[in-house]
Parts: sequence; C-alpha cells; structure tokens
Amino acid sequence: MAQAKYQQIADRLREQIDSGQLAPGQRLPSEPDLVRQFDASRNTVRLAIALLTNQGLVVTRQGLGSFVTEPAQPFTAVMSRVHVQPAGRQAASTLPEVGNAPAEVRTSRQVVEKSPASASVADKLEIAPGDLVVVRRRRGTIGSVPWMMMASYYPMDIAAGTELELAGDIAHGSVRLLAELGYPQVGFADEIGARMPNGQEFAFFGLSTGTPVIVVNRTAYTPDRPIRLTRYVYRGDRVRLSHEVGSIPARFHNG
Amino acid sequence: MAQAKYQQIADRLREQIDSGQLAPGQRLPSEPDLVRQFDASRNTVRLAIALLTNQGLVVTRQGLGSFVTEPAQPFTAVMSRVHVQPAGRQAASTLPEVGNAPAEVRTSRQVVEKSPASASVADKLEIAPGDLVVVRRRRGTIGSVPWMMMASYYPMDIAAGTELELAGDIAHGSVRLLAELGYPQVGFADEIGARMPNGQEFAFFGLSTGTPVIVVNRTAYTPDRPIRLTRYVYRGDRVRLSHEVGSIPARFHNG
DNA sequence: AAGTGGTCTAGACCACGGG
DNA sequence: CCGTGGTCTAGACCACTTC
Repeated sequence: MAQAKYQQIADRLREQIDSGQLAPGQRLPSEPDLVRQFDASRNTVRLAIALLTNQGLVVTRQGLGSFVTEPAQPFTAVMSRVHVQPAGRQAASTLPEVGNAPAEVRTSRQVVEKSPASASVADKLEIAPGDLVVVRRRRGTIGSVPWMMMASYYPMDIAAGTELELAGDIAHGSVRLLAELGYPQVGFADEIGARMPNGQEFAFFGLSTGTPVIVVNRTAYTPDRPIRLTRYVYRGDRVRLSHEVGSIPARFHNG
Repeated sequence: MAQAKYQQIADRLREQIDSGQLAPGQRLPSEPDLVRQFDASRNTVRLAIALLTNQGLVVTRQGLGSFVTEPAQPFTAVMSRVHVQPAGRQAASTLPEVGNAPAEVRTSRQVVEKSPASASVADKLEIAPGDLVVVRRRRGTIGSVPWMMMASYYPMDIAAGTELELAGDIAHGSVRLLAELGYPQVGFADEIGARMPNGQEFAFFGLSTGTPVIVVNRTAYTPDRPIRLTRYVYRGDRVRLSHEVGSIPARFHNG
C-alpha cells in the first residue's frame, strides 16, 4: 500500500475543499457515508477527519456533522505605527488599538497579583528567576468575541508602593505613571511567536482544534533598563497584528 | 463518566510534563505500559497521545516511542528596527536579518514566475483578482535548518520589462531598483498571523504535528500606491519575529 | 528477534441536536 | 425518534529501530 487509507481519504476531502467543491461552512458527508464511499471502517474514516481537523480545515460538531472551516474576518491589532519623518508617535497605553472593530471593544478590569518571575519573564526584565514581580492581567472582547489576553510584569523595585500594585485601571496610563516615577519609556521591542493554545487559552477563546495562538512579548525600556514586560496572547483564527513603518498614506491603514 | 478516559490519561501525562516529572526529550511510557497502567485499550491510549501531539507537547517516532517535545532555541527575524530620534533606518532589502544565527544563513536563488493574483494578493496590491503579477520566490535555511519561505508579488505594470522579471538575485536590491524605476518606497505595513501549515510547508520545514507557522504580509508603498507584497512564512517552533520601536540601547537588541 | 509505534477492522454503547 | 458524532474495546497485522 503506497499510502495509508486514512491519508488517501483525507487527501480526497482536502482536494474537494481546496477546489471549492466543498465550500466553507458546508457539511462533509457523514461518517457512515464515507465508510460506504471509501470501503473503510468507521475508525479509519474518523482518522481522516481528525487529520483535517488538526490542520484547521474542518470542525466537527456532535449531533450535527463535520463542516469545512469558515474563515472569519480578522480583527487587526495595531501594534505600532511609526512615522519616521518627522517624528514618531509612541503609544500612551499598553492596550493595543483595534484597526477595524465591528463592535464595541471591551476590556476587563485589571487584576493584580505578586508572583515570582518565571525564567522567561526574568530574562526579559533582566532580573533573577524567582524575584517577585507585579503582574497586571486583563482580557479583551470585541462584541461577544474574546480576542485577547494580556499580562504586564513590573519589577518589584519599580512597582512597590505605587499605583501599579493596586487593582483597577491606572488613571492616566502606565506609560505616564512610569515616567512620573522616573522611568521614562524611550522604546520597546516586540518578540512575536506562535504556538498551540494551552487549556486556559483554548477555553477562554472558545477555539476549535487546529487553531494556534499568537504570542507577543513587548519589552519597554528606559535608556538604562527594561521596565515592563507585556505579554499578549491573541487567537490565531480572528486576529492579525499590524506594524507600520514609514510614511504610509492614511488611506492604506489597516486595509 | 465525568470525563472521557483518554482525556484523563492525557491530563495525567500533561501534569507530569508540566511538573517536569517528564522532562523535555524524555520518553513517555510505551503504549502497552500505558494500557496496563490505566486499564484502557490501546486505541484509547493512542487517542490520549494524539491529543498531546496535536497540542505540540509530544512527538512520536515509529519504532522508538513518544517523547516530550524539546523546545529549540528560536531564531530571531528582525522585521523592523526604527529609531524615532533622529532618523529611521529603512531596510535596503526584503530579506529579513537574523538576529542570532548560530550558523550560516543561506538563501535559495530566486525563482520567478508570472501568475494571476489571488484574492488576497490583489487586495493588498489594489489590483483586480486575476490580474497578472510577477512572483519571486526563495527559501531560507540556517545551517541545515529550513526556517523561511518567502514570495514577493509585483504588479505587472511595474515589473514588466524590468530585471524583476528575470530569475536570480537583483544586483543592488529590489528597493533600490524600484526607486530607480520611479517607485521610491516610503514605508511598509506588516500584517502578521498564524495558522497550521499546509502540506508544502509541513514538508519543507520538516515540522511535527501540532506546530503552527507564522505568516507575515508586508506591503510596501510609495506615497501613491502599493508597489510590492512580500509574504513570509516561518516555522512557529524555531522563529520569533522582532519589531523594535524607539531608542533601544544596542545591548538590548535580540536579548 | 524483540519492542516500539502505525494502520485497520468490526462492533458496541453513549451523547447531542433536531424533527 | 432518528441520524449525527464521541468513546471504547479486542484483536490483527505491518513498519521501523535496535540489538
């Protein structure tokens, strides 16, 4: 046998999806149908469907059937917009702007805790792993769609005894507060990656199998040191990040 | 039954992975072992392992066993580095810089073709779907690790009769060539997303199941119009994108 | 040869969604 | 109620890796 039977079934179905013969949202043949069509056992048919599901091409719903994934219009998170000439604009907030929100953008009240820094947080903030940091968390929804989780990490020597330790929003934004505390932000570095979601992310976003998340680690700096790490997690099926550099005519913003 | 048996098995194994009891690179108990340990059938055990595999936590190798995924040190693709004060630096090339390459960065010779624009390409370039575009493709490896696929799309009215239609590298870079042709680039917009790989990407990168890819659509502009779309695809398990904004001390670059 | 995962079958019962 | 997918079992044979 050149190729496994479940692979062949998956390939056939993928062809039909790619060609549009099976359109987005359309139901695949039922499992018993596929069993007859390909002369295979039900388990083999289910293996084929699982393959497509994990590639994000198909979603299955118990009692209803398997459906070709319908891509949704993505939201655009504007991560930076820098006009090199004459002067750059720096965000006043760590909250990303949404370029094309079709509904109200809402953000949960900030939850604050102190906890020991993980290895990755410590590395970015240039502190020792296990050192205490202040963590400020919030989650974001657009209309009824959950789209973002974010957490900001502050070194304790900066945050101790300040408004940063208190729950709730910061009056004039954390960038301004940090500047008033003697830590003027002069720039930031974004490190962007993608991975499969953990259980918490899977549940909050209501993801289906085969959907990754986008992770952004944004480190903010004074001329001397890192002063904050903000970690953003976005659902991969509904969000695109936008970074703009240079003098882009306004009419081109966020397509 | 509160939860499916294969879910319980997967949860147990995940706990052991998260706690470090099963360290990265370590072999899981064999399938027959897990069958005995959890009093389940082999198919049920395999379902549990498949779950972890699709979450990117485990890789299986025939004849050897299942192993906890070993995260590799990621490469950093520097997508932009903008100093707001006094002046920004614009890349001379569409080729991303690698911030921390441990081996030689090699790039394939460019392959060129003409083809009709897909809907997504046409949208970015503000042309009609189906209009011909010049496509220039290349692939990149670091040492022996394939890490990038890129394709640049040029509207035919710009590229026709120019060096852009010829295979091979462009002598002084495409940004300079475009400027000489009367299309000076003044900025670009990056749109970043994540998804599961298609078959071609899976094969080229040698990915294992449960690994997403990062997709960057970079649109370059003159003051009047889009002049190029470059689409980058990176493997999610080995690449992080870097965007820097502001005056970040050099010692913090690609920490 | 022995041990590992990969593929496949046949059948059973459960859970969900919609008439 | 019926049709859909979800879970689980028991067993068979194949393919790969190591010794």
